[in-house]
Amino acid sequence: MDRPELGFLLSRLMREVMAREKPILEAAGLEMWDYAVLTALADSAAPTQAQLAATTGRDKTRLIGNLDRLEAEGMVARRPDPADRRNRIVSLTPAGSRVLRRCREAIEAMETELLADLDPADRAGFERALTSLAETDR
Amino acid sequence: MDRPELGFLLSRLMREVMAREKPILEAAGLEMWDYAVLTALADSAAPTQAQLAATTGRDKTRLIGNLDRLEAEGMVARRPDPADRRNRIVSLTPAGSRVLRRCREAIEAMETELLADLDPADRAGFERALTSLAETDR
DNA sequence: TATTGTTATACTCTATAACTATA
DNA sequence: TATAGTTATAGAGTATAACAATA
Repeated sequence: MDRPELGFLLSRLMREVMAREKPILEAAGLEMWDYAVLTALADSAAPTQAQLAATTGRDKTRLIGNLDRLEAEGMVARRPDPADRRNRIVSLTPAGSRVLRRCREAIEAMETELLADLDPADRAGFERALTSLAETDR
Repeated sequence: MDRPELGFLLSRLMREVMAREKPILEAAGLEMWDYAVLTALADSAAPTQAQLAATTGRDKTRLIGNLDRLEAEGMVARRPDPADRRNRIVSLTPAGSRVLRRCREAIEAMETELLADLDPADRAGFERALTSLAETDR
């Protein structure tokens, strides 16, 4: 194998992807982590804050600031869990869903453009390999 | 296309790669950025600190702490540029080269294992696509 | 006593602006 | 004056521990 190291290549690509996402999220008034939280909320139904922290990989104490802001802007709602009032159930509001959908579309378009110049077979292999490598449980 | 977003996949994989590199670098007494600096020094000959900062993507003011430590441990040397004494030329010492080589071998082995389960065609496409996408000038 | 969410504190990392020595 | 390297300062991000409410 004769290529730069994975860490080097990944960090460069990560920087590029983040640079392209930044204006999209800024236009929606979101920070990077806000977006990760909204995405997780769309995928899993009615998680507690602890579950949300686990799925996003964010520390539970740092998650709080994001939720405070998102709640203040009406994108998420927190309500106590009737079954265990220590928990707070987080959910997307309709406004949050709209913002999330707009960002997703813009980001998908950005990704399509980013990958456009690749050889189609390489691109397919890249996506399959990346998906496999990013599996949580290893 | 039906997969999670690039940013999500890349950050997960990045976290996994860093977790696997950490013990290797710790055993060599290196921080992540130290290793990036040593790698850059092996590739490009006798850069000034400003050039080194540019190639590694690290801010010149933050680079200084790494160089101070690496120099104190005898892995790099700084000498004034005779042609322009404002510059300081950074170079690998033999000890630095040895540490770097050991880390490189261990990291290459780690990467081989990380990618071992992939379909060979996907793996080749992944490496080609990633190399292409990580090009600096875009 | 243990757990969820929260707050407080200290620590690290980063960004920015000065400062020095050379040019 | 402009630049390379350095230092200093303030801000953001992070980790850790304590705290209140509930189980």
